[in-house]
Amino acid sequence: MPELPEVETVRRGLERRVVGACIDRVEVTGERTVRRLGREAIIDGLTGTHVVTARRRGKYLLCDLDSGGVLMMHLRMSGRVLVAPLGALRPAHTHVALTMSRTDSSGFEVWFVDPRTFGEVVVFDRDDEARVAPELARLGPDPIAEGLDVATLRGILRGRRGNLKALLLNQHAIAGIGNIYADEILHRARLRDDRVPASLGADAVRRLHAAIHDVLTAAVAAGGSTLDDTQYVDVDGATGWFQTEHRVYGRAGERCLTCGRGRIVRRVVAGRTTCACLVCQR
DNA sequence: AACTGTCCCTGCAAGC
DNA sequence: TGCTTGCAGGGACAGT
Repeated sequence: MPELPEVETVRRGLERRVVGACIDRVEVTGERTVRRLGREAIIDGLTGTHVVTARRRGKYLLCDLDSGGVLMMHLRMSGRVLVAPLGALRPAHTHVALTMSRTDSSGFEVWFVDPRTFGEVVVFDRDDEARVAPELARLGPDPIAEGLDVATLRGILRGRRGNLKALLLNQHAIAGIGNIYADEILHRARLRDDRVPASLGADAVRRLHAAIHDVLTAAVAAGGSTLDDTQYVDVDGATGWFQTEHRVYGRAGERCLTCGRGRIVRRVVAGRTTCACLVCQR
């Protein structure tokens, strides 16, 4: 599932392939993907504009346009952004297709493909962000795009009485972590998912801080995780390989790779499938 | 304010 | 073999 590392990999692909190009034509075939504003707003907001930047906030992709507009995309569970040659056969569930061009080369297409249709494509004027996309202002700090220091993390943990995993998944607390990386981070930090955040001591906070940074950085370097049941690929269709580095996610029943003693247990925490080694993680 | 449970949706795998 | 069922999960929202 696209989390921070996967979305960052897509962002880098957009930066490489799409920034500087002009959107000549916009086709919207999936109404649900544009449910927030409707088809006309997407077509009107994008057609004839140049893409100036490719940014990311948590799991949100944001492209500034030379019109003063912003293209916002969220992949949610099954969304993909693909760059393809002009006229290439579009995959099933291609809901938005952009025909783009550069002055110095031939055109190409950008597709938003999303079988489960949880994903979204939104376009708004920069001045309208608070009205059209209020969720952006509610996001917590992004550990990679903005950095997250130990003091800030300590502040986020302070007074929190739920469980630690739910806090890591809470985009209002920290932006970008999803189910896979939450489990990997907690394992690296040697902390149980059901710890009460406010109860973590100084050493545990430092371990958690390092684990957030280390896991996300390594996953970004690996181009994200492509799972058996996911279709996550970057804009060029390449898979990630961080799944080969997973130490707990998807390893239920296996012996722990870290301590060699425990077995990875699988249970539901914060309403999500959770994998952990209860020998390493305390 | 903080936290939990529900819902949206499709593809795939397991079970009968 | 072919059906049904369950599961996967991000985030908004409603309900505590």
